[in-house]
Amino acid sequence: MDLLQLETFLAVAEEKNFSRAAQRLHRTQPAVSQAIRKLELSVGEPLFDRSSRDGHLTDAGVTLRAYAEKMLNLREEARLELTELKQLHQGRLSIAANEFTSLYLVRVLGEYRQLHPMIKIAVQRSLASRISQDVLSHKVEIGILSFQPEEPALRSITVYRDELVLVVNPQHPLAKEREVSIRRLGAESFVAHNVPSPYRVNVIDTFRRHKTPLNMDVELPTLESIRKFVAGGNGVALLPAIAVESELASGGLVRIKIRELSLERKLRLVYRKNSHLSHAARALLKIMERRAEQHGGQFLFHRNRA
Amino acid sequence: MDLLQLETFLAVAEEKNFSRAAQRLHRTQPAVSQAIRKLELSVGEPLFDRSSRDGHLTDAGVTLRAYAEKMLNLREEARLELTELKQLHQGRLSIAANEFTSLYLVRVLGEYRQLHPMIKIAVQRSLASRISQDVLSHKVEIGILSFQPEEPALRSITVYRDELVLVVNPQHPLAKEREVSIRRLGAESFVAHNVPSPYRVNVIDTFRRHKTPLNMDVELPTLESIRKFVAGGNGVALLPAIAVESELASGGLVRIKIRELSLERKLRLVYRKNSHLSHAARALLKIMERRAEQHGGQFLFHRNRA
DNA sequence: ACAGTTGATAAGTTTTGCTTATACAATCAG
DNA sequence: CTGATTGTATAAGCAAAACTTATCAACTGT
Repeated sequence: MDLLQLETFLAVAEEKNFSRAAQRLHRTQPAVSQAIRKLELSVGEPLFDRSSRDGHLTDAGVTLRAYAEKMLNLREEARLELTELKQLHQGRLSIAANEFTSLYLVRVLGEYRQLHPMIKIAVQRSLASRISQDVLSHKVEIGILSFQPEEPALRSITVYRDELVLVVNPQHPLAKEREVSIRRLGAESFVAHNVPSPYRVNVIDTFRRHKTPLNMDVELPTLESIRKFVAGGNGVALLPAIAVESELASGGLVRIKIRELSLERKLRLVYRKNSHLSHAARALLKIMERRAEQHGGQFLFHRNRA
Repeated sequence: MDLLQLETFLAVAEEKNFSRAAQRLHRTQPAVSQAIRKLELSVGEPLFDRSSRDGHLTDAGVTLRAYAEKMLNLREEARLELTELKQLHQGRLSIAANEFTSLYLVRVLGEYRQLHPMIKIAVQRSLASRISQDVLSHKVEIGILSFQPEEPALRSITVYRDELVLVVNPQHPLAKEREVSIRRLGAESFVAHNVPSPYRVNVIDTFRRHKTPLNMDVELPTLESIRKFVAGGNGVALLPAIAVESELASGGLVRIKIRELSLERKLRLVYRKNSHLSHAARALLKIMERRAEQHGGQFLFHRNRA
């Protein structure tokens, strides 16, 4: 009893005629006869009353018809839902991001929502150090990281270039300068984020090479708190440009270039190697790609083998 | 997308492992791989996440699983209901009978109900002349007739032997006789049924051969009215033995043998030629057969070609 | 009784799906 | 990092299923 047989059976039941059913199914009449016979064999009794040729169903036929209709309807529904899924009328996008990378993400997600309003979006707030694991364990489909993941089972695509910038309060002595040397920063008090990151290591290294002390006097847990703290006139901070855009624009913070240090930061979309990205995820990538092009991202969207 | 593929798909989804699923389905692993691949091809996208080997479903896989389960459950239900139907736990028995033949039928149906309480019985009260048509037009599955139907598309089985008997009121002059000649009956007033029947023709013929007048002075429409009329002392009547059994037993009527006339009456179960009888109908036949044996029905249960 | 319609059957071919054998990918232990 | 192990994909061959054409048989209506 498979769906092809049931389809044939229903066609005959509806047409009340084997030959017409055959036409409708684009098959020959013997094919239909055989299919019905097989079905009757598997059911164990006749489905059609062969006496009168008007295609009357037996009790068994009536019973089976009800089920056959339900099953075939379900198949249609399934097909419909699956194509809708392909066409992004439904689906789920689950992403892990940390505090910094989610700043980038929210920009993109606005556009995404507008293009695909039926897709459910779940952004999992996580720590940079845990995002790789979240992706590997299928907790989320993709992650946004600011560094290349080490796990060999992951693949990443660079989707955005940002940089860490030095910011100070407008009243800060440095605020008058356009550019400053690392040496000069030895006197400053840095407000730092208290979660480990490759950039932090990088900065520490650079200062050491320049034989300049790096005074990380204050460690704060969130981006928001660091911004507020520095805007309040307390020390200086290295923050992702994207995180201080509005403060720089409004003059709440001032950005100063460090002569010897360019801390480019690449945001990467991370996903499981070999894992076909869902349509929902591919749609996100497409948007990111377009945005990157518009911002002259000629270095972006290179796939990086882990 | 057929049920075999879906079955395979569900097995893999449950086992989260192609090889184990193969074992469970008593097939080899490549067979399962191919089935899944075909299914994915027809769906248009992967169902399983091939990266992690733990058999995670994609969105499409999750969607399909729900439908696959429903469809396979329906198939199981259908199979169950069909075997129940075969085992007479459900079904319908529709019979057409006339006033006389339904007398026989009700006896049998009592036993039938006890044996198959789940079968719905619908006895269609009809005229003998219309029963054949009722069967041919699928209004009913079987009919009970007291004569052989002429329609070539019908077949009949003799299920009961009855006879027409002459009955009179106990006070009637004939009541003292055991046997009577046709000649003697020329003086009697017959109460007759006013619907045409082969027996009526037969009786008229026999009387004519014996050059005896047949005085059908009263025609009444129902069996009940004839019985009452004769029991009231009005004339004589030829009635099926089965219809006057209780009156003969109680002495309300007396039966008299006609020397030259034996009006055997065969009740026949009539059904459409080539039409497989339903289980419900076959079960009825079985009961009739057993009853006939118990009553020495050695001539019964011969199939008569129409 | 005879043409026309309809379903069944037979024989042959194509398609499908299974099996065995083998390759490839990933994981794990040493 | 290498070899063993586990798990899936692929290839080739074969068996079964299902379709086709050709033909037959049964019933319908004239």
